Amino acid sequence: MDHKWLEDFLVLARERNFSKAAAMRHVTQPQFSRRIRSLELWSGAELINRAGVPLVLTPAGETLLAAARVSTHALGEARERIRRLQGGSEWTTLFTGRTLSRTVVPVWLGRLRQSLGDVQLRIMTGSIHDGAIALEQGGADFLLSFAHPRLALSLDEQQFEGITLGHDELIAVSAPLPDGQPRHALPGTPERPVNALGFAPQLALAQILQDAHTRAAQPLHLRVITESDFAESLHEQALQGAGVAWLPRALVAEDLKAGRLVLAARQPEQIYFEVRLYRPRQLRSLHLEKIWAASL
Amino acid sequence: MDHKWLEDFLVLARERNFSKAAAMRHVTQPQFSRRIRSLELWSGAELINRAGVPLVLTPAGETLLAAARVSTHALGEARERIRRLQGGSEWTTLFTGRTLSRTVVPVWLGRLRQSLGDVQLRIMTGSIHDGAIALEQGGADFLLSFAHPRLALSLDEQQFEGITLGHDELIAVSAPLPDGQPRHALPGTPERPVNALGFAPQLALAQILQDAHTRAAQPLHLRVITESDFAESLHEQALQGAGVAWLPRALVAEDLKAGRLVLAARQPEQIYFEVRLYRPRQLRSLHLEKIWAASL
DNA sequence: TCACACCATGCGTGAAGCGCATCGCTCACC
DNA sequence: GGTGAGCGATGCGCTTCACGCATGGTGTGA
Repeated sequence: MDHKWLEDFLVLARERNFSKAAAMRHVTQPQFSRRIRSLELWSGAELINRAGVPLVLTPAGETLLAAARVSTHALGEARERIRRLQGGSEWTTLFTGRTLSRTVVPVWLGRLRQSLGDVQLRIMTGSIHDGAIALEQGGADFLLSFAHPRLALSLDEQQFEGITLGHDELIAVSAPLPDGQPRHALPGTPERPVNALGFAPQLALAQILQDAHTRAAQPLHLRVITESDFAESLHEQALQGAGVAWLPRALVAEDLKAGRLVLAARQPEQIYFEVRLYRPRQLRSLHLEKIWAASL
Repeated sequence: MDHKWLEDFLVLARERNFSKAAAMRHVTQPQFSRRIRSLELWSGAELINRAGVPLVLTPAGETLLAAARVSTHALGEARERIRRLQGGSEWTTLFTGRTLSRTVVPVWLGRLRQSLGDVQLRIMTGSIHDGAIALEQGGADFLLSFAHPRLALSLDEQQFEGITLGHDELIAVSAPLPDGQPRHALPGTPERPVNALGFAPQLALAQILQDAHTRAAQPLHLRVITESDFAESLHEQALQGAGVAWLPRALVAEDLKAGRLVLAARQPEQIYFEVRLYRPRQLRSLHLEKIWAASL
């Protein structure tokens, strides 16, 4: 019996809707449905009467609901206390993506250390969904992620708050030819598409970029020759002249200045995005409050 | 987080010995070790100080121990109550093996129905380890299994009791030749080994048989041509003359009488085993008491 | 010093969880 | 009454990870 199932069940009991609950738990509806099914199998009874709308808990479901609350609360409490036991050294955990960990995090951390002195930070990287789960379950104190209308970061507004730490834009860059013109120039033609270096679709940047492309004024003709789940590797390949890559300006500012990279389009698009820091609204510790205040 | 981990941790906290606790939880020591490790990773702290002997819980471990007790108790209680909710119809769950479900169970059930009238029985089949877990966790009311010194059925004597329902023996049988002699006659020779139909090693019968072979007076020369985890399929193949099979007498008594099978050895070995019924000592319901009393 | 008890780790295998695509059912609205 | 939209269940292929086995490393007692 996975404890996840109980948390799923708690959400479902509140929402009384599989699809909504599934979204809140960051899984697909089919998988959520199967988890509830597993829980029913484990408990040996049908927990939910799916006939009516909205659906309703069976007596067995009510019984388990009470126990699930007790169990989840006890474990959450214990974990919190253990965190505090361990946290005597005031370690702070930040969940973020790999690109941000290279660009925004050092800047943010520099500001923090300037105002707060020594801050012990543990950085965890992973997908935006992993980050949401870590934040929800107390596995991380802060979540730093890209923010964009296209990105559905399904954090409960009631429980979590976010501030914008900064913003940037994705710009299409390419290595230059000897004459300074881009070696790979946008927009390309159907006959001669431009070699492109793309983000793996699970990345937040990929979704932002995808959105921009569908809204683009002029159509682009691309041939994606590399796809990577790590922006740095695309950066490296762009430097070597492999193709055009859309990268955060902060990541390539130096290279643009030095002429190692140039803009790949005459009229560059604005692919604006923000970087936001999230935290639970519930007060956790004075130390975390200080960090938050210093970030504002 | 798997709830199993918490139960593991409870046992470990009591036993203060990984190997012993692992045996009690019916897993290997390495896997048990990894489960505790997973729990430590989840809780974010070292739970156990492995340095000393016997090992000792860390403060974090003590914290989690209390929560694990609460959580496990709440869920166990809820499951029990759900069982009773469902159990209004007085369903009884029996865990057993597939072979026993074909041989002993019908007889036992016949006796029960003679003395108690209608008994609603849900039969679950699986390995002996699965059965032990089901019995321990309340997933089954009774466990019916083979009993033999070689079989380590690690049920806690304090919590569970067993009675012998019957006994039987494994006998080596073969389809006959037209003259009535066994088509596959034991013991065979090194040059001409006897075709044998064997049990898959995870089966209880395989272990009993293995034990008997190592103690055998005369060495056997076998060539295992089929291995199955289902005795019935070996039975079927024996009937078709594929080889010699060691099967419970109850399963082949009819065939022996009708001459469809004959004994494969001149001096058949006695491979005796018992069939035992186990239950939790704790009183569960009057209905289950009646069934137990009627089985004695 | 050796041997044993005990927990950790590497490895190959098989089961289970996962997302995607799709189906079947119910209910509301035209 | 037909039609479409919302909602939960199911089939499928893939990947991950939990498992047992074999072995390694360390501390304790003879």
